[in-house]
Amino acid sequence: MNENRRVDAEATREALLDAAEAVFYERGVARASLEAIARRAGLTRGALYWHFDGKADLFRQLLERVRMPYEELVREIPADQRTTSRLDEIRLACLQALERLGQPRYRRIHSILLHRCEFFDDINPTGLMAQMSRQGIESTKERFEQAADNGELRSGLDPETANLMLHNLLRGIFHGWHLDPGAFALRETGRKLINEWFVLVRAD
Amino acid sequence: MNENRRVDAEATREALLDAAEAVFYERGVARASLEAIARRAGLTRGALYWHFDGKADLFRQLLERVRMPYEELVREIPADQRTTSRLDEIRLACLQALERLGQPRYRRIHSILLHRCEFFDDINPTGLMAQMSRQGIESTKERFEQAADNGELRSGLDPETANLMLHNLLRGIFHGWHLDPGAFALRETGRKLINEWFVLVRAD
DNA sequence: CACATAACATACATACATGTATGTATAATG
DNA sequence: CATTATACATACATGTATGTATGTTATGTG
Repeated sequence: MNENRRVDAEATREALLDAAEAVFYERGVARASLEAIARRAGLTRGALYWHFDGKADLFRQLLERVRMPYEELVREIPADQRTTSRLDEIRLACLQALERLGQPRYRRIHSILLHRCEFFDDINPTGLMAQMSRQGIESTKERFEQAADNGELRSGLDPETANLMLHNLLRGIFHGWHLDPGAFALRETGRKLINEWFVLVRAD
Repeated sequence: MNENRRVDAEATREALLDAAEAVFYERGVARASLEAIARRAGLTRGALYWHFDGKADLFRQLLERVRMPYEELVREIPADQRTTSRLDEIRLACLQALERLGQPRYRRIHSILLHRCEFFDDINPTGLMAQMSRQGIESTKERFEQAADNGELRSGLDPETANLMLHNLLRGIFHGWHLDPGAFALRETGRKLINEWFVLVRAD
């Protein structure tokens, strides 16, 4: 059967991606040599060049592992926390995002994106993050408008501003945590800040 | 006079720092060669190695150019905006910080710190930023406590949480702007978000 | 005026990382 | 059973950055 060889090859491909994640994280993308990555996976650069076109391609494929569209976050909200409030839906989705970002894989790859890579070749991490950011802001925009229509938002606060403020607060929390993961408890402090913010913007 | 030679040497040192700032910004720290930096300054690597110990030393000395302690920000608040409100002092200091961060030199160097360098040798940009962040949070902590004592803070919101939320919001705004400077007007959008946040936390 | 030193430029030796070319074993195929 | 393609390993050729060693020049000094 040809299938056996295919799954073996796929396994080494995954091993190379795991190794790249580890080495990128430890030494930074620029100082990470393909030799070190291959050896970490118990292979040689020959295997790496067989599966990938080079460091840029490897990096690109690594990022495929961390995507999280808003709808997915909403779907993952625990069933016992279902709500009809738009504002609460957004809030719970944010908490869900924090939950995800705390997981090792998300944490490592985002840490690489934030602090362990510069742009190189045709790869522009900043551009990628900007795109992800815009996408996130866009996906909650109409929810905030609905919340405003429902009268859930504090009077005088327009939904556009609220949406922007939330995303920038989230971004700040996320970056702050990555800056000093030891001193900053993402789950607890993050939850608290998010919840308190929603208290502030919710109409009495 | 020996003085002439000293100021000449100091001028080339500055030129090398300017060149480093430009090349780091354009190509990223890792891909920036000392050769390119020296030539950008109209010199050779010989001059660079005369004034600096290498890339790490060069980078370190570049960062000396951007420091902004809280007291300095308060001192720079326009005289016509003097206030006795603690909360307003913090707010105006934040706006002042935004003003500074928008200036080319601050912008370029922070952009290098955020998106154009990985750690290398004994340099740890993340650690440096974490330190600056902690320092900033610490410097406004007691001001928020004073504001709370004055009854300026919305009831139910403790000063510690407010302080953390503000710094994370600021961080998010700052990062968001650096992520996409074109789509995000630091001065206007930043001012607006900060001002709106202070409206939210201020007691009625 | 000899000369010593500051402030550079030039030259060289070394070290890697990359990309590619070539070798090889194993499994599928006809 | 011969063959062929897959999935790697090995070997090599090249480019490039770095650190240092060695010139070179002008300026100040005794």
